[in-house]
Amino acid sequence: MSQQIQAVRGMKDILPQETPLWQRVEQTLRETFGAYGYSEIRLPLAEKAELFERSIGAVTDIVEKEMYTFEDLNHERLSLRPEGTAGCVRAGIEHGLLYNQIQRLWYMGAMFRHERPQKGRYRQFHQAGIEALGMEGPDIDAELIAMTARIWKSLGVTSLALQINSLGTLAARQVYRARLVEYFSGHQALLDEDSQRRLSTNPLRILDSKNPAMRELILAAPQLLEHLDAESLAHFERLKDLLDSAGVQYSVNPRLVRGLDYYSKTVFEWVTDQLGAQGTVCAGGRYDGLVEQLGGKATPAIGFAIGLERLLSLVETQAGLQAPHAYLLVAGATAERAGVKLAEALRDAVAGLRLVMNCGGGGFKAQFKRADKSGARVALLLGDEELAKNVVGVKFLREERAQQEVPMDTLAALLRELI
RNA sequence: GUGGGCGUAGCUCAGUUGGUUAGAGUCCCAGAUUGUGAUUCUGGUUGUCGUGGGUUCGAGUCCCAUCGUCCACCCCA
Repeated sequence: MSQQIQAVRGMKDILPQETPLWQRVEQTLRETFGAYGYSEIRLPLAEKAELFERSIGAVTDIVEKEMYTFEDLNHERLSLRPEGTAGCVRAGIEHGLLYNQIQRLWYMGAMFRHERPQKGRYRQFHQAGIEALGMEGPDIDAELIAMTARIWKSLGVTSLALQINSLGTLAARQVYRARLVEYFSGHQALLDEDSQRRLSTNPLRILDSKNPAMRELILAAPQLLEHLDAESLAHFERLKDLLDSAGVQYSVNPRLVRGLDYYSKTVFEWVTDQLGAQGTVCAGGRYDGLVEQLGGKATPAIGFAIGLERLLSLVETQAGLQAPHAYLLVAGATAERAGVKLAEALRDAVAGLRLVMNCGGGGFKAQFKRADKSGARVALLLGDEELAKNVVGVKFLREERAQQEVPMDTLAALLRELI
């Protein structure tokens, strides 16, 4: 045996046992997105690296240390997408989708970040997200959040709690950011190592620190909500009002900030305590400045992304493998020849039939074992004897009844009743 | 990137202070029984003990390195 090749670290295979659950969740997402008037957009897995540098922010961890960036044969710097929003906005601008228009878009697929793998965190992971472009009012913010709440409900997920906050406009946030840096710089001795570093990279994230030793210092820090501009404040108040009206429970978390630079005004997260350290299942917010920043006409926008692996682990596993309706057993070379023909004829005749033909040989006994293991409802027996009489033996597995010598031309009718 | 736990049959795991040809269950295969399947019984296949070094008369067991994995930090969905 030669040396075996393993999957890339942090990139998992999704095995046949797991795919039914994925399909169920994906189906629910597609249906819900559609029910709110969103259309699917499919985007490339790779983009020019510059797209992410300009949107996510060149000094963020994602861009600095986590992107799969490489040069292709034309010496272009490309990156595997670490998230979906940048590509979506790029496509919208490129195809004129955003010019004086409203767009409701959704996407679903693999994202890539070179992080150390952990529970709920992989190097190739999957997100489903939506982007609502061209709408500036808080009504769309509320609708979006109501949509996420509906998704959890449809999937029977109850352990998620909603947190909301407002980051204000870019200008207001910059003022606040300066105040925050001033405050923390004045207490530099009390800052832990991580926060010292964040002071220059992303001071807002200090508010999010998990270190208990930092708690007092953070509580006494200037509050973001007190520095909001009047417009953002009114937007936020209205959003809360609309959420109340829509019956969506939430809590305001003034320390909720985002790691990506492009967010403004509304931000929200759905979090759970059941996933260890990676508790954020869905996060999003408004990014009114991004379209212009990427070279389009100024367009208000809001979106969110759901981490599918994280969501999946909260959905009760119940979707099993789809068992075949029938399993065709053949014994003998002649019967095998007739069996192939019969199987194809049955698939033509019975729409939606899941029919497995025995392959791999063995006598009827071995074939019965396989049929039973497959979970099939009935076994169809075709041996030389049956062939001579132009009939098929039908056995209902795990049931008392059996039907001997069914004529081949009436078999389709019998199978139709099983579907 | 930092820290800790763990790598023994396809899967779940035993393996005593280092001591002969490395084990169980499950799965798979064959046979017997059974109303050709499931149940029950009998038998059988499967491992470079993650990899590479080292210590030793002798290493699954001890040491070093490396890779993988899990969890936490960090980051984020």
